[in-house]
Amino acid sequence: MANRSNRAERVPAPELPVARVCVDVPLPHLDRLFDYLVPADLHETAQPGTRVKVRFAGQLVDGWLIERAAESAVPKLAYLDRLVSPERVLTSEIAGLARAVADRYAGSLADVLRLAVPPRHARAEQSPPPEADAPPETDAPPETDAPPVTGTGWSEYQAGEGFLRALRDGKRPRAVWSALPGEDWPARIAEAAAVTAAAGKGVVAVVPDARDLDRLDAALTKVLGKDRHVTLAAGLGPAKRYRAFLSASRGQVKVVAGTRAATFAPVHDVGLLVIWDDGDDLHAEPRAPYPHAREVLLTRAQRAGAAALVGGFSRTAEAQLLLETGWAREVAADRATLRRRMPTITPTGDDPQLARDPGAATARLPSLAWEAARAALKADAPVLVQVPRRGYLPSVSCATCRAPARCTACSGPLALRSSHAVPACRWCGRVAGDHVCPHCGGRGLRASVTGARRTAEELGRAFPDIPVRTSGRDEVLTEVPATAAVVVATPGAEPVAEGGYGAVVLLDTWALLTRADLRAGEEALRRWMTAAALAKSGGRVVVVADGSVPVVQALLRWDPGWYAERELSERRELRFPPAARMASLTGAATAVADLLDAVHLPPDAELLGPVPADQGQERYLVRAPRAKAAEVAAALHAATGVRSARKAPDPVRVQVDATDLF
DNA sequence: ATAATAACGAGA
DNA sequence: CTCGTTATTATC
Repeated sequence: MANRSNRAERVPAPELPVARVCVDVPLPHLDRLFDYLVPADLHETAQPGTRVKVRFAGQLVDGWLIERAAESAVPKLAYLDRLVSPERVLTSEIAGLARAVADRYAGSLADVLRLAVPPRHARAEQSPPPEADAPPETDAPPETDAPPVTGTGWSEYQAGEGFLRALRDGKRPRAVWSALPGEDWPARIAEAAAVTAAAGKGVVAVVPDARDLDRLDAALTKVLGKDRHVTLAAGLGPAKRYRAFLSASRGQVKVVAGTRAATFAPVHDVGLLVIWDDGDDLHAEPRAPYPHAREVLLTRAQRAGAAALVGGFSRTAEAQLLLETGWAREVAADRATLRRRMPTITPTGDDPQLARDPGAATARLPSLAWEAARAALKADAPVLVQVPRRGYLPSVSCATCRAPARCTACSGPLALRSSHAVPACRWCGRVAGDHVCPHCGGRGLRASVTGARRTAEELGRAFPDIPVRTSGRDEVLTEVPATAAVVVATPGAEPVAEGGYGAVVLLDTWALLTRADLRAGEEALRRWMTAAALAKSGGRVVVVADGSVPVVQALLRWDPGWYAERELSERRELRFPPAARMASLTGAATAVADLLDAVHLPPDAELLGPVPADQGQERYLVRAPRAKAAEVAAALHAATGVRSARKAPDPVRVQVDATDLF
């Protein structure tokens, strides 16, 4: 009752009585701010960045108070129902970033905010973490020795020290970093973070998974001590995660390391944004609107005027584009340094007969690989064997030169839907009757077959006294000791070996190379380099593949830049991402047709499709030049809004930069 | 979900 | 032409 009478007596706040609120509803046509009155008793606490509850269309919904305003164009405003908490979880920087990310991905602000801010945990808000007693950020930074800018691991790289110097001087260098084989990359990131923090600026560093995060956390602890950074990942659990988030939003720590969602960490006065291994598909958010951590990070760096570091052993076409447009500079070692640090990498000719015939029970390991493994084990060093996971789509390549077969109409990849079907384009659906290879003129096609992992077991049997350990989907090893052992791992699950592996063997390479995926080559190289980088200096790497294939060449020469350059120029020619922007529209055939009916695409946007998708659905692709990317995203978002306002029953999934395009 | 509003149709 | 009822649509 008291509550109710209070309500009747509510008066607007004396200043800036209007709260502009993002309501947490998923409908795209409601993706704008709504005005509410701030009652006088919430004047002090209902600040921008807080969570609120508002009555919206008759029901109570959560919302984000984005800004306070003096007046509103709407004549009759409702009051905020209540303030969930005075905690300001959104900084204005992150609110703006979230809006920009939503726009880029044809999504809604509310969807992005749900990704950017972890769920509230009231206990975590009330019981401040121990470091809450630490001096507020207005105080001078603690008296520590300035972190070194010269004589670090960065000295091995051309422009490496320059990068650190620029960070120290509070500038905003932007770099694409090609890490040397064997590089202790967490240490390098920690050094860059320390220099930035010493200059009084914030740092956010994102890595693909929890294992990498543990390594980075350890490196940061070594350089910064225990209390000057936090880790932020969904795997921490709700309380710890929210607590870590709060210590960033409250300005208690300036350095945050985390997995993809940490890209949005509300670190104050951010000066450096780092992403490690941006080609790893874990950086792609699986929830709408499916933003990629690298794109979020680059957007943030651009908007906040922060430095950016995009690092990895290998290099994505997207990173190459940053270099070629002049947005970022290359940080890489010269050839002499590289030669000194590289393991010996040798190809063995691939024997397709071996992989193709499942009846070949005695799959022999190529003798080179066998010898390299034996030598390493004899020296009591572990051996890493990388085998790809099964289950890739059967794609089609030229029987003669093995170049991926492409559609003559739209350059999309050809693939088989069932084993005896005629190959068809995965983009436009056109059936490829008589294919002629543009590279060698060959007319034959072959379906690639995923190789058996039996080879790895064979390897184990070949060394009966040596323990064989596996690391993969079910059980992932983090580290193995520096003793003789055969470690069989799938890509991404390779444990680090203390002191490095004596030998690394890369098996069944064709399974990776002939995947029905735009990024097959780039991804294969990334996985090989990531594994090969774990070899000890002077160690051996054997890749079971034909050394004349460009991707294999890039590995042998350890030249990710050369391959990325090639890859990007090819994608330019074929108008593939990132040279062009692509969006996929997936849903029931009638729903997709309905959306296409409502959308106003710019004239130079192309529509490809339809092709059948999972569960009887249909898919179109929209392709547009990069200059028109924003326009296309806006048009798609508007069209989904028209549909949701009409209460159209079947949803259409709109995915800008879908990673599984093909 | 629900409240305001437009649209509609029957009876005066 | 008005009143009461039902679709429509916007949602502060």
